[in-house]
Amino acid sequence: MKNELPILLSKLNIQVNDKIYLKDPGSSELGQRIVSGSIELIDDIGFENFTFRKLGQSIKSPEASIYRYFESKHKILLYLTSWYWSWMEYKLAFAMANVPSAKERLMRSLSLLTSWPAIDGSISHINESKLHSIVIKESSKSYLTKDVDTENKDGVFMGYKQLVARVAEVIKEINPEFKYPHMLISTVIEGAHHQRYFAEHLPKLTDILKGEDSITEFYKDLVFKSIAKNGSTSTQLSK
Amino acid sequence: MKNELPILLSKLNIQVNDKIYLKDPGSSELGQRIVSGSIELIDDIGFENFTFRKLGQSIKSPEASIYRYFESKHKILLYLTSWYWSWMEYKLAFAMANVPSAKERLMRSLSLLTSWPAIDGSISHINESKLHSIVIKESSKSYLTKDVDTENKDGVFMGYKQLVARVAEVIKEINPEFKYPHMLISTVIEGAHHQRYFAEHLPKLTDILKGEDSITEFYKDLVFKSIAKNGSTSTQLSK
DNA sequence: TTGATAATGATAGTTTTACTATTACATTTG
DNA sequence: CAAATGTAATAGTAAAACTATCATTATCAA
Repeated sequence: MKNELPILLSKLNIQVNDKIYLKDPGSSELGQRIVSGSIELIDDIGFENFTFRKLGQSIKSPEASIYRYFESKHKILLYLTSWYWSWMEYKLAFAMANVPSAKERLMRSLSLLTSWPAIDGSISHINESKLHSIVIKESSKSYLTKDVDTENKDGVFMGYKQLVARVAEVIKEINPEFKYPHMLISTVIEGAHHQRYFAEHLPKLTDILKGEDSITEFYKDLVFKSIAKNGSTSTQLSK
Repeated sequence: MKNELPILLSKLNIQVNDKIYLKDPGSSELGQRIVSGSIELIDDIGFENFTFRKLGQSIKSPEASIYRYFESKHKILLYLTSWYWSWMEYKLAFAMANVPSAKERLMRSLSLLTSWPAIDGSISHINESKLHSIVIKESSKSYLTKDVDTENKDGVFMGYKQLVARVAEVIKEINPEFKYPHMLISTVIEGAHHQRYFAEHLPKLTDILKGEDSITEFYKDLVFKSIAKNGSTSTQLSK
């Protein structure tokens, strides 16, 4: 059955690094309203315009209560993206399970990482589709800050790194000599998000063809061509 | 001679869309101090911590005077990135001039787009190296906002789009059948910036090899392999 | 050289956001 | 039932993001 995965997964709850929150938002009803409310609100008005005051109004709880869960709006963004990466890791594990061919596992990984998420029965209090939009538009703001290094030491970006590592391993399995598996995968993940954004807002920066998922096709082709074992193309042309 | 380019170019001044500023900062001494001062300050403390008050203090002019040139700090970021793209377009034009081979022109373009900028005699009041750092860390924040569409209509992102278009043309020249030249080039530009950031702050997301510019090498290889005319690798494996 | 015009400086004020503190009330749980 | 814990309500501060006003200085044409 097609929706066996979400049913299974709805039982387990995604873990997020506890340095991100003051109090686990998964542990109370208010916490969950804060999370689902911020997904709605950020998706609606954008992260720069998102404030705790507005969130409080939209979930009908005082601003101060939100501060008991999250220290700042930046931490909420971290929480959401971190949750997203962990969730992707679960989906990836399922997509790759029992698939013997490494190429096929890579193919499935790339579908997962570059396509718009299939609307499955929706997990817990999180609107997956809106969360995906948020990740596309706002996730880079979670690490393009002055505090990256400290936050990175706290393990806040573990989920993302693990996801990249997992796919990089598959690449290494296909071609052990390939030198840049992590670079390739992070390029694909970030790239796919950017291209989706460009398609909507800055179409001159991309190429959208009707009737197909150009983005997924493009990145699949890109990955398989660049990890192929045949001799390099023409890199020796210029110094 | 190696530094003929900057000498020539120091005579001409880069044009930036006039919707970005209230008063052309290139037209006065204060304007130039605002621009060079913001490059220093943003590079130093990051865009989120950058304020007009701090800028005023650092250039020793009142906050209110800065508002006569730029409506908001976001507009300053737009100005800086826009200036950067125009400047890249000039450099690109020179790098490609009189080079008959399209492959060689592409190779040179990729060097320019993915490498750290060579320290040339420095143009006018702008610290090119610091500007490049800013573009890496902050440029995506210039378009990942709620106002993209309006600003895009005002032509604020023309420079970036033109740059992408110019390189895309070279790709079309090499392989007219290639379907995604813009997607490929914007992936490379954004990707190279991200990878440089990752190398410094989130090394697990990339692969850095000592003694070589892995990033440039990686993207050159990626581009040439993916535009190569040979049959597609294994895209037909899965739906 | 003068006198009008525009650019800048100095100062001050408003609104909004980000965040903190305090107290009271409600709910769970042992 | 009491203690602990969670939530609401209210009030406040500090800084940021602007706006306004007027004095001063430089610019330049008559």
